[in-house]
Parts: sequence; structure tokens; C-alpha cells
Amino acid sequence: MTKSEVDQLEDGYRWRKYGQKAVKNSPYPRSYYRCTSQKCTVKKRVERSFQDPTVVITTYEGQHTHQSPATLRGNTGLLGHSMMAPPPRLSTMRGFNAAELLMQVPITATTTTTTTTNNVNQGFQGYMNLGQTSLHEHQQFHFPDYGLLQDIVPSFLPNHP
DNA sequence: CGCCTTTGACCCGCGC
DNA sequence: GCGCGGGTCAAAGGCG
Repeated sequence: MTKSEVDQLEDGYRWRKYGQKAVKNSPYPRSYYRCTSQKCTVKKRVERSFQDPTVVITTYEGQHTHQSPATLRGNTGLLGHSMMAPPPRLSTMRGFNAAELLMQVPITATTTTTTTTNNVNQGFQGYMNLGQTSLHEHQQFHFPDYGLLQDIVPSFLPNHP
């Protein structure tokens, strides 16, 4: 869940768009991106919320097997710094679970909501409870400190090459 | 010139 | 078998 006006979210990686489809339940299209590194098959799906155009839903699929090229774009490097992890084995990358996926959501949320007010977030949650029961409680912002990720992330990765 | 987006077509799984 | 919905391909064009 990310609050942003643009689809192209700077999360520290380069993405190449490879498709776009209209979704049901939403007047907005859904975009499909792939990581530009060929060794890295991470995909993401970006879709805009159907009534709040300022909210985009980003779904990550997979884990990056390389380091962030964020420095090439003059990025802030905020994420790249906290995501410094040793490259995991490809075999362990397959079959990621829900917990791994959930982990990704607050990452974009924390980076792009820094300038938004608490007011907006509260209103958004209320709106979600109203009509969108398909969005579960886990997908709300209950990872307020992304420093926690520094403890979580290495636990997913084998620390021996 | 290289990288990226756009966009229609194609593919595949699923329900009837 | 057919239609539909969701995901992907690839040619063509844009832009720094």
C-alpha cells in the first residue's frame, strides 16, 4: 500500500514495464514491471486504488539477487542502505511465502508516506474497512519502524554463500 | 545509440 | 469446446 501520485515508485531498483491491463473493479489499469537485471527475475505489479487515485498497490514477486543500482539514478539510497544483504542462493529464492511478501509492503509505504499526514492514513484505513474486506489486517501499516526489517531480512537469507 | 514505454496480440488456466 | 480474465511477448516508437 503506497500513497503516491505517480506509478513509477523509486524503490531503489530499475524496472522495465512489460505489460498493462485493465482490471475489473477499477477504472485504472494495472502495470507489470520486471527488474532490468537479467540475473534477477523479480516482478512487480502496480495497480491504483479504484477510488483514491493517490493510492497505489504494489505487489512484489520474488527477491532481488543483486544489489540495488539506485546510485545510478541519484536516488536517496535510503532503501539501498537498509537492504544491504548478501546475495542469496537462487534455489532458496523460489517459493517465497506470504510473510516474505508482506515484508515488502511496508518498505514502499514507509518511504513514500513520510511526507503525508497521519490524517490521511487514518482516513484511508477507515475507507478500507468499509468496503474492502479482501484487504486483510496484515496489510495495514503495522511495521512503523523499518529498522525492524534489518532483523527480519537476514533471517530469510542463508548467511553462507 | 541505448534504454525504456506503449500497445495489440498471444497464451494459458478455469468455469460453464 | 468456447469464452473470459489475467499475465506475457514483442514490434514500434520516444527520449536523453
